[in-house]
Amino acid sequence: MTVSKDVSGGVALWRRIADAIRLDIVGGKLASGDRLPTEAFLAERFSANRHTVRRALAVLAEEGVVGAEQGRGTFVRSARRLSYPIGRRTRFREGLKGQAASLVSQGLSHRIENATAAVAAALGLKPGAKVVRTESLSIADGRPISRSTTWLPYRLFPDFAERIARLQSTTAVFASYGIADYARASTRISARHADVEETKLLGLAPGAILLVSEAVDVDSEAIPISYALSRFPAERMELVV
Amino acid sequence: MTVSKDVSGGVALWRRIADAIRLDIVGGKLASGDRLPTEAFLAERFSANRHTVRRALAVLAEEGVVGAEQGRGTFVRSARRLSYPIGRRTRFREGLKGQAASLVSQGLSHRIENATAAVAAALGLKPGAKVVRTESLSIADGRPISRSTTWLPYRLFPDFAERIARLQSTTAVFASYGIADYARASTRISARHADVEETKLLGLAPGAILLVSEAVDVDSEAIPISYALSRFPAERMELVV
DNA sequence: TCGATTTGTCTAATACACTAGACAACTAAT
DNA sequence: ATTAGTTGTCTAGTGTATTAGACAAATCGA
Repeated sequence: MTVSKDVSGGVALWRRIADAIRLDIVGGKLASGDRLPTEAFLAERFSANRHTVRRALAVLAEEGVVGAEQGRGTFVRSARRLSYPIGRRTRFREGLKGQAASLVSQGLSHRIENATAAVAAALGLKPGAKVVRTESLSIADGRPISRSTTWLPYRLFPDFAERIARLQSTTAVFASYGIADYARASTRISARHADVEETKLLGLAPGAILLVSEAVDVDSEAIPISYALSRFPAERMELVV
Repeated sequence: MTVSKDVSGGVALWRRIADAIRLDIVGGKLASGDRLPTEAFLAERFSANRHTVRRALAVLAEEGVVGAEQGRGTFVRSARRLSYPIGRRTRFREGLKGQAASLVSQGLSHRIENATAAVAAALGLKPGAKVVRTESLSIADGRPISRSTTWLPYRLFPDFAERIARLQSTTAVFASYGIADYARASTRISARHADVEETKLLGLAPGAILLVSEAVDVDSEAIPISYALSRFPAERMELVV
């Protein structure tokens, strides 16, 4: 049973159009305040019906990316992507400094569990070793920009949960444990669609694309101290190496 | 059953299911030869009808990722993602060595054009300066893994097109110009859906996700020598920093 | 061989995606 | 005030996505 000549690939046309227009905006081809081409023109450009284009624009309007004004046109309202610099010395809050007025990190949950094979391998522990797992959400200027799961060796950071709640910054918590400096050992980057939970927490349209980074940080003696699995909405963030 | 809000986000359920299963496979949760859960189980897990799950599996079968066998089950056929290491010294062919038996680069087209603002900025040229632009496709073990557009200063590499056709490797061409070493100055990583042309060239299901990297390489004196815009199918490649 | 399990095929009903055309409401320039 | 151009709304028809149920065909172990 072949999947005949399905040109849509399971992604609705209105969504592909919305993605394409959003890409022009967050990628900088269209600046804030610019007028978009008319609905008729866009319909032509995407070989679609005007109604289909209108649906795409309605989605973008809901996101706050564009706004339509009857009789005048549709205009770009916001907003470029944030750039998160990744290197040997990667610091989340520091890296985004200056790009957003406010940056809030929310702890969602903390618990102690036994390391799975993957987590153990990343942290250089034996499978089953006790680890602290924290789930968190970061919000820049009111827009969620990352959803992270972090694992740390329980032996080194038994009360990580309490400290991160108090200090907010991971760097500050490490410092409170006497780790003055730490470095990024490896970052693995992939991309996929958001699942239902991520969609809700990050305030995305279902089916949005996430950049996924798996990062291992090590202390000054190259001992792994954290393994983080972070998901960034591709429409709001880009990673710069 | 009234559908209160659009929960699909314009991405069909069968596609989201296919993406989720593929993710388990290319991400390593399911190894080659493993049996997948039964269709009935997957239908339960994704809160979908068995027919919908079957459509997802049909797509994956067409991609060669799984194969169904009547009466027995559905089995994983291939293959983990390739990892492309990115760092100060980034070499495409070298980075993938050992991960694929064959790695072929196809030149699609070459031409000389005037630099756009973005290209000029990346290469440190004046807008409108002459640049060589090459379009290429890389194929590992018969599967396309990247679609790249590269711009180089015409002044430095007037006959880049001929040399890359002969030497295949970018590193080798640079060497032929007397550039013994070069380094990665910056890499910008984002993600988006593939467009129609990319879908065809890369042999993807329409609506597939691409990892997009914008990279600038510089010579030993920090002079930009190339600006490359590469698109990698997220289901076949991951980037490791 | 039998029975349980699993994939393959068929029919049918409902909701959504997309197209098509027409006209209203609003804006800006002439 | 008129007109051309733009977004907003309405009706309607066709194809796809998804659900539902039933049964056939193949596999495997008891």
